[in-house]
Amino acid sequence: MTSNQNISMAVIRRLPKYHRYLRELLDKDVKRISSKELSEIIGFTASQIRQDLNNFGGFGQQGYGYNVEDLYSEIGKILGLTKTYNTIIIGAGNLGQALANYASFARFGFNLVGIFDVNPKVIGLKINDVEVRDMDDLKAFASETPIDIAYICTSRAGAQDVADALMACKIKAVWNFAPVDLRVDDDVVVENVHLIDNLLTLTYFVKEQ
Amino acid sequence: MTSNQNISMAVIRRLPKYHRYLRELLDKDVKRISSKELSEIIGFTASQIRQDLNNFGGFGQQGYGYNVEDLYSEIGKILGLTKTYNTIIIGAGNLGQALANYASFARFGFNLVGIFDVNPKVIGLKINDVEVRDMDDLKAFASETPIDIAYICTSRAGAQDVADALMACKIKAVWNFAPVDLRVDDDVVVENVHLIDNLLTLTYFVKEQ
DNA sequence: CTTGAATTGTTATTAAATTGACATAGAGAA
DNA sequence: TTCTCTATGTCAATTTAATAACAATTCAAG
Repeated sequence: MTSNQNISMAVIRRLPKYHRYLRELLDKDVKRISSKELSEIIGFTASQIRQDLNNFGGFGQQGYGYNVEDLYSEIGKILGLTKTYNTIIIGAGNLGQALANYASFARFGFNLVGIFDVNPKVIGLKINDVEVRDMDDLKAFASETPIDIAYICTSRAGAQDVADALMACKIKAVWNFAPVDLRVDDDVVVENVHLIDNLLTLTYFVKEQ
Repeated sequence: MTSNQNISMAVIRRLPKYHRYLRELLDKDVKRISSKELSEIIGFTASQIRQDLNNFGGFGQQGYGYNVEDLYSEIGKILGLTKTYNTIIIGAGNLGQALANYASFARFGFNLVGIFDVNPKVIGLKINDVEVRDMDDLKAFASETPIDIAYICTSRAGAQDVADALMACKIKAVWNFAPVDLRVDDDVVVENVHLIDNLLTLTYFVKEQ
């Protein structure tokens, strides 16, 4: 039940994994689970699981364990999954189009409300029922439609300008796929998916073997 | 120059970022850089930079700093970028196709040699000059063509079966985009890109604001 | 050639994260 | 109801990671 502050990043990044595994347990109709059992399937120590969860309040019951449904729901709340999010995609290239078509996001409450690009060749196209608009129209669009999260799917070169444009529209959350670290205001949250960085981590280990 | 073992994951995950920033410096024709200067642009402390680099040997020179070109090259070696990699994509859906078309990988030496799927509708298609083959043909294909890395771009449901098939083909490195933690042999390296997990981390912070 | 400033490599210190330990609440059986 | 056993919540210990400190080395100026 604790509100927020000073939860470590390490803990936060484990939450979606808890959420995912609890979802699987729910699907299998598992009603209760102990930290020890969860430990065995998720791969964290039982101690870590209990400590992680206790950052947010006592969700378990001594002598019993955790109620799967309740815990799933609580972690969902912590992750902000009790509301839906309006999202837009900037950059209708391969990746932007793939994300636009990716159905899983909708299941979690992410509604794609707009796609923007600067390339006249793609402006006007419909992708997953959403029309690709001119990047110049973003400001007007944003003034009419609340936007919670923007996915940046442009090249490295264009990404910072896009970030600046998003800030001008008061968009406070960015999911960045461009291989660059964006400079943003303090009140803007950025989550990076640096694919190349990730791939190079893989080759590091390939080389080691 | 040290060979390998017990470098911490935290250090390894920073290496691609060093590589990326050094590349930018190279492009700007910067010849030398001190840990302090690098610290200012990359956002790690100078102390951390020096300690990170020293895990792999002394690349700098006291009183001078680091030679950008040399350091870039050394980190490239550490990351295994001195060779090229044959890659395949499993799953020619939106994401698989986007990755197939993504040019940046080629620049780093990743050569796409095959795409596989089980869906007859996509088998036979050509994506970025590579034909989509039947998943059943993987074994035969792998016996003819050495494959270094496989990108799993299937649904969650299919991913583990794919991983098993890859292991049967002696493929030792997997870049997994399916939202599941794969069970693999000890000699197989897996790097996950769990997009949903990443997105939920973002909503956590959106909620906090 | 000498000196002073700069900057590394490396050790020491501090901070953070993980793991372990255990008292205690509650479940479940008799 | 009472007793036993389980499993949490939490504090302590340990391990790991990050930062700071500094001696040693090199550059570059005079």
